[in-house]
Amino acid sequence: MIQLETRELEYFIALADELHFGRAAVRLSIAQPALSKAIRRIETRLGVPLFDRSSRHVELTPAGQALQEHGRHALNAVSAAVRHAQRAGDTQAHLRLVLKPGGDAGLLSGLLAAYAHQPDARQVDILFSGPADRADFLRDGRADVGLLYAPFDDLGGLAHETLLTEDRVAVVPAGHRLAGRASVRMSDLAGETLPRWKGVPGGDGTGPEVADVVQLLQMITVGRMIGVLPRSLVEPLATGLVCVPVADAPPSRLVLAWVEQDRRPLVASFVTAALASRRDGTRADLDA
Amino acid sequence: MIQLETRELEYFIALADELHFGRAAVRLSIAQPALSKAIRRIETRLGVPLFDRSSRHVELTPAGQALQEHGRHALNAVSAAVRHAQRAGDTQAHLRLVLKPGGDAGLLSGLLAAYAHQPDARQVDILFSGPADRADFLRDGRADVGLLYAPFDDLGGLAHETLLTEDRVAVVPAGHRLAGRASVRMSDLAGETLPRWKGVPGGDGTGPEVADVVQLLQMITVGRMIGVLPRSLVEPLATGLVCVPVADAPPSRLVLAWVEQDRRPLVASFVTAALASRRDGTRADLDA
DNA sequence: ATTCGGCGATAACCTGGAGGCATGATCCAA
DNA sequence: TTGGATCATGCCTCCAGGTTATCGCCGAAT
Repeated sequence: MIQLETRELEYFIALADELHFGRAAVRLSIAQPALSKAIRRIETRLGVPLFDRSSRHVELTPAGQALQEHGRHALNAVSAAVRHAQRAGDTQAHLRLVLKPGGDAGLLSGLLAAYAHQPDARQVDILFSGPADRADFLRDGRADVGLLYAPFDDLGGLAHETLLTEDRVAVVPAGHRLAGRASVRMSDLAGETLPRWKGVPGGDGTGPEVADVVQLLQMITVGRMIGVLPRSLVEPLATGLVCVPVADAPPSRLVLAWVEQDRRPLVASFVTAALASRRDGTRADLDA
Repeated sequence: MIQLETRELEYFIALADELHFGRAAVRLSIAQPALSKAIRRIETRLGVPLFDRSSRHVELTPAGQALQEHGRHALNAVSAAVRHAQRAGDTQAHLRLVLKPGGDAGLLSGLLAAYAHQPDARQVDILFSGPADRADFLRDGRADVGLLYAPFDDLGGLAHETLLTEDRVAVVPAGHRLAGRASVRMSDLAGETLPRWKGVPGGDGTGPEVADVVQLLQMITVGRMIGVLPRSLVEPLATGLVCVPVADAPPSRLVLAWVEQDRRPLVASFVTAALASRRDGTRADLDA
């Protein structure tokens, strides 16, 4: 089987990104001729040209495009494997919890307090992720557990326990036609401008792109759009905004998620503590 | 970022499989001391011991187990990337169609005939897969298009077009209590022995394991179990067997599937031909 | 037209480390 | 104790992959 060393793949990806031998070489901290030779070596080994190049221009061939796409995944897989191994070997490791800023529905301190009571509790590192990639943090081993929202986040390959179920509310500016309603239905929202979430391809919104809830609330305040969110994400409610329950939106669940095959006591212990704190309601909060 | 060369990962996986330096070295075609040193090198680089070893015994540490699991995926990803690149570079490449033996519902010759009429038709290689991994053939680039059965095969990451929708039939031996029925319902099958499919973890059956349809039909003939299958998979019907439509089983669809992001003309052309032949019914068959 | 500058390829050389061989160290079983 | 199986170590070789210097090509500028 013809193979490709990790190093070579890194060189290739760098050049495929830069499309410039000099810059790619700098980025890789090697000299330019080394990169030239490495690329030529790869092309010879695979028996396929990866770049069309003249002294003025470098561009990817179809084969190069294919390798760029799949090679990136392969490199990520290698990195993830290394991370997993290092982590599994470190018995003193901290527990890493990933969540979206503000995405804890006020449960975080209770969770941490409950976990701290576990006999095998470790230090907890809180990681904040972008809007939509918390699941990836879990899958590639950058975090051990995460707070995700079902049914928004992709839970494929993850196990999870529901911490909180809540209805969803439409957030509208104070003067909005729906502001006075006790509740609305999805059909009432037809014609409204909804946000597109940055980095989330499959959104239903058609309006301007927003990166986070704070941005969204701002846009709503100035009347550029409205939003539909789990209630906890918008509380406490800013002045000038009103939220109205959406009767027929499927309820949103805040879930504690982890990689399905991950049977480490580290994870099990946190899950146990989280479930216990859920049953205790706010007691753990008062404890702390 | 600490990395691991593909070669080193291969060495590690070989040893993790064999748990014996001598045998692993033979398998890798290197001398045993080279492997010893390579493994030690890896452990030093990662900062984690991967094997507990004495002169009598070799076993994986938790870190080693993690690396074995994820490292295998990483290696597969690298191989897949290489395959994809080589394939994309070969403009003369054959089109590779994967299907289960007998899993074409008689459409294969029509499909091939229709495709042969395409202006950019290539030679077609037919690959036969095991019972449940045709989707993997597509995902890792070993095949370009495949005939799968919905809702049995996992279509995640794949695009598909339905070629044929058919009901499902219960296959029973001639003397069976249900053999005379014009149709049955799922509830009528309670208490019957259903097969477990080899290599398919999530089956509903509890009986002996079978590897393919032929084996299954044999088991049914001798009265050891019954089966529920798409009708086309059991036709022409062997003597001694009877099939009875199952009224409330969701219908089965034979679909033509390919990797969702794969936009190569090679694939598009075949899909176009397949859809055309579907509209023409059996005309293409008569043509050929 | 000519020159200049940017860029990739080539040439020549150097070196670290991967792998081979021989042998040592260890451990279990007679 | 001895022997054999098994992993580790020491030492040597060799080449893959790095470096610097330089060439050749081509488009842009004067």
